[in-house]
Amino acid sequence: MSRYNFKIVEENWQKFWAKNKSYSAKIDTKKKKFYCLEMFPYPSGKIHMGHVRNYTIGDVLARYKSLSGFNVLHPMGWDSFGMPAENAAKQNNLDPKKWTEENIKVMKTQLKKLGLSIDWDREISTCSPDYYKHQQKIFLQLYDKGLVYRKESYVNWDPVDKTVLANEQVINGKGWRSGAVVERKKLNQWFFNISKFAEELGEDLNNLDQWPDKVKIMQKNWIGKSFGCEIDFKIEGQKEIDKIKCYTTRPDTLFGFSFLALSVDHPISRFYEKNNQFIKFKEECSKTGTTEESIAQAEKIGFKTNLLAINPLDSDKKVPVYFANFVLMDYGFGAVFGCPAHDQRDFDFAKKYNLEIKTVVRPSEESDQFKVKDEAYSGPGIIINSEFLNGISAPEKSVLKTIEILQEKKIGKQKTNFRLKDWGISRQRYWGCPIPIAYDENNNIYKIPEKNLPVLLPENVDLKTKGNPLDLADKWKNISINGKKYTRETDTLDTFVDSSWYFLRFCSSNNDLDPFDKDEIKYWMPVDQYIGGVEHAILHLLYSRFFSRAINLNNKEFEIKEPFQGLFTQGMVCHKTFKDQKNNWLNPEEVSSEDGLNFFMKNDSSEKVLVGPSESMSKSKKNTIDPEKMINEYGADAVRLFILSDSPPEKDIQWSDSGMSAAHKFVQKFWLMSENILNLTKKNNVSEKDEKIDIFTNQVIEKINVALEKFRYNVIIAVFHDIYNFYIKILKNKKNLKENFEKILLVIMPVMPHLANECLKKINPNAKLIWPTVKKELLETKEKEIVIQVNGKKRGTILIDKNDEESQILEKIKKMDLFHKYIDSKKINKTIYVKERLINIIL
RNA sequence: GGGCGAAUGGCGGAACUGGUAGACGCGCACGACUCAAAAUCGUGUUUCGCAAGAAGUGAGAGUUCGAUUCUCUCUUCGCCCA
Repeated sequence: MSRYNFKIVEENWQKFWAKNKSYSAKIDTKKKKFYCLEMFPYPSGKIHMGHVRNYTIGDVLARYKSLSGFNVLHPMGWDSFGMPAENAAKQNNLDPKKWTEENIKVMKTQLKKLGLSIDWDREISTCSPDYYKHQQKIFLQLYDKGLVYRKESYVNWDPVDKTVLANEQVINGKGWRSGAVVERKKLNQWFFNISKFAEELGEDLNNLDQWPDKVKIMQKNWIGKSFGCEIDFKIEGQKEIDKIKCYTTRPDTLFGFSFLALSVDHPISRFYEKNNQFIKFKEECSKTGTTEESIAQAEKIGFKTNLLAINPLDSDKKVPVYFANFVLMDYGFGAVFGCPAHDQRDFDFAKKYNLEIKTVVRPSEESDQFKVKDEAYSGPGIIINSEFLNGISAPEKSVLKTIEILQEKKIGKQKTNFRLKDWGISRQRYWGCPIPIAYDENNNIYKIPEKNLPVLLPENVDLKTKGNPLDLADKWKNISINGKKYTRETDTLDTFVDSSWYFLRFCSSNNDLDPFDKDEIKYWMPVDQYIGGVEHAILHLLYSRFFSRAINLNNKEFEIKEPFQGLFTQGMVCHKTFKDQKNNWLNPEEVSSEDGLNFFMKNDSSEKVLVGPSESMSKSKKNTIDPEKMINEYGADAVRLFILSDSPPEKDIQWSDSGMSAAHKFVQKFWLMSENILNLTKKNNVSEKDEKIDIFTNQVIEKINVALEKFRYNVIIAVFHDIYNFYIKILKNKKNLKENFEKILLVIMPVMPHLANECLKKINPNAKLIWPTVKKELLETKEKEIVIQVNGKKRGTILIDKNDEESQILEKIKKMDLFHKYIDSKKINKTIYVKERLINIIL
């Protein structure tokens, strides 16, 4: 008997699957389909453990569904446009295309080594013209539907690198690469009108019953639907301005109104353009940055105008108007009314500028004399100090009542507002999908005609120059169509656009004419199970949901609104972090330990290593483990087994060397046991059955079924160990041994496909790959052990017949030793019998 | 500041819908094999206690015959948003 050679076995099966196209998916209307999709990877170089976890989870499901008789679509592709390629190309003087294609090649080989059941014929890469030409078509279709538009908008501008920075590239107000102070700059940019669907995107979350609540809540908050009203405030002090419109969710606190705050970009600011102090103030504000977070963290500052705003409910009350750094032009109307007593931000502002703080809501347990002191009160309560609003409960009733009054007086209007802003899709970068638009001499928008698509990215551009390379590619930029001269749009599309429809493309990846084939879409969509990291819970998923709706709009042939029926978000793969005495990060390979507590440098065992907390594996912290190395050392099945075994898939998992090697040992042990059983079954001279094998096998399959449906994959691995511990003890052949063990091999197949297939081939070359059915009658035995409790405390167990009545059980117990010990002559008040579980005797 | 979630042995974790807490694995200890080691196999392993037994699922209360599970208060940690 030889040791299991996973290298040969795994390679053989991978070749076999490739040669036979075992995982190629074709429409078969007689079979139920199952579309299993994991978030596609960015080709950054090599696969990491996060990929291994993600794709193993998906593969287990895909293989399970396939064995269960579903027609499974399980594709893979590459999210291959984006900044890392451009940055890497800049640094190493490479072509982003070449760099990306090399990475894809490497990563594809690595993924194949994991033994994934993927239909590689459907592979796509978003940076390929075969993909993005269709995206350009979709862009133009959406343009025709009025879902794409161009407007001026602010960006983070790096004046040294002459480039636009993403929010995460701005660190403390400075460019991440140049270190220059980032400016706010207005640029013409393209937008998708996602806010058109805000209501629907929020509402339809309620139907996604196979999504985690966590993700739905996050999306709901992001969409941020709020109920309130717009109010016109009359203004005194300047003839040209007679009123300012505000949006508020708390009109009921109007009697606490003590200032009006405007965004520095508010239209009214034009009257202050020449005011030096205002210019200075505006500059000060621009340092705050454009993210909501930075604005919230910055100190609240204001610029007092000569204007006064009149309280619409009490015209005697006139309050100052400020420009303030915490008001955004994008939300509401760029103007908010300040009620310091009941909003902490307004409270801070009022304290700073010594403005009135008038309490108009009291907590219900306080008296009408209640006064806000050190902080704003924003909880529920009763309205006070507000004339005709007094006594109404806040906020629900009081808000409605106030809106009613304002509407009657025609100074306000009920309005639903959304936090969700339109999706800016312009990126001033080279490595992205070109926007199929050009401009004529008068800067009018001109759609590139379909026959001229795709707009290909120019090759051999100089990435080293500052600014957008496409802007400098004159030959590419200046074109002539039908004798007329145009200038191309030089922005490229946000890579989130690429990933907003790739799951549709997978349904017919090789269709050259159209982005997707309607029959294929009809059969395969929606994605039955989507699996990926929770970090995409908001943007990617929301954009994809928007895209389906956008394509669906006025399109009878496309019926999909929700692209992902089921969603599963897996946790991260973590590892301890190490640093040397000089505070440099160390790779686990540079470190060794004998006791698991104290770590030393491998090349210098006298130098102690600083051990940090376990964190998500990342290149920057060097706490990564190379999956390919692990596969080479332990085999793909062992890696798959380990990555599932130690934690529930939705939680973070700690990488552990001992866990990894234990998984490998298990694969080896299982192989040896399978060889043993094979030898046993070759002995034909048996006639008797062992019912225990039937019962056990059925029980574990049932356990695995239940766990599979709930993604409790770590429990499945525990059951695998139970299986081993049971079958290893079988020393004699029985009539029913072979059939049962074949079933076992089928249920371990989704997790360890190479091992299971190899063992099955040996034990029964003609075995059909069909998920075993559970014989329910074997799950339950006639006799059952139940617990005996006295006053709720466990005192023993008893074997009963399932049909025994409560009184019969009690009679049996009365004959037992424990009865004399704990009960004896004491009076039994009552007994509680939970069928087939326990009996509780109350004294 | 807001929202969501989590807390179970030395460690990762299990426990269906309120019904035997600690499955399974790691680690550790002891033993077998070995000249020895590795590997492998066997036994044990929540805590206290010689034992009988008692305590025990972050802390405190509550509901219940019975709570890891439900309710309330608090602590700590994580994630997301601000």
